[in-house]
Amino acid sequence: MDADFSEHALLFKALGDPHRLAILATLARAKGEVCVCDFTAGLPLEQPTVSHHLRWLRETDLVRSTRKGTWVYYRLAPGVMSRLRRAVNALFSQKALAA
Amino acid sequence: MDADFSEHALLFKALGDPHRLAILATLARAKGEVCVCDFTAGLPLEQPTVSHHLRWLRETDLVRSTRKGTWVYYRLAPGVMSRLRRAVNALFSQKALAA
DNA sequence: GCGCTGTATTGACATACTTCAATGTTACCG
DNA sequence: CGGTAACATTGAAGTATGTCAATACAGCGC
Repeated sequence: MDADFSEHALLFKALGDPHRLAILATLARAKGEVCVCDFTAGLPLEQPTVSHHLRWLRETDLVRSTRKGTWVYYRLAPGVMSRLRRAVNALFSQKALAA
Repeated sequence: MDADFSEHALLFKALGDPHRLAILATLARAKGEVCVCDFTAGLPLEQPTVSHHLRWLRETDLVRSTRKGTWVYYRLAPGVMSRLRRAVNALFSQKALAA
């Protein structure tokens, strides 16, 4: 049962904060790019905290960012949805016992 | 964007540990009940730590337990899989902006 | 009842996470 | 350049999490 779930755990951990979920949901709904300023405006958090969460999401490759002049725009990383689905499926369909 | 994702976040947080994922995967694979002793045997953790993780999963209603004499058996809670799928879908298909 | 086995809970400790204020960095505009 | 605006990073504080040793609890067998 010692199959290595560290990768999946990191992914789920990234989803384990309501504000990060709100960011992801906003990006999904926007179907495009969203400015950081929109997040800082829409969340009850200071700008550095928002930046911190965005970094989490970037480092899990759940989002990508692009600088356009002074502004930075975020969007969902490609394949995020299927990546999540696969993670969930892995839980319930694969071998769970040690090698 | 202030839709409340606290519930979903708690769910994902419960999945945010590799050992808890291993427990869930084992339960899924077992298609039935698994004794706590199997977890303590299969995981590189002391018994109290295993018990701690099982409590997490119980309190998120991801698993259910039954006592049979001295032993306690765990199984997946009904509908766990669809519950997870719904949580993922909620992220990508619902409104994310404030009420 | 006594002792033993299997689980759960408590207490303690180290690490990680969330958050903010302060400070850096990057890019635009006179 | 100098100043300002948008983000990022750093530092610090409080809380949560993961882990184990010690202890408590529950049910069995004698």
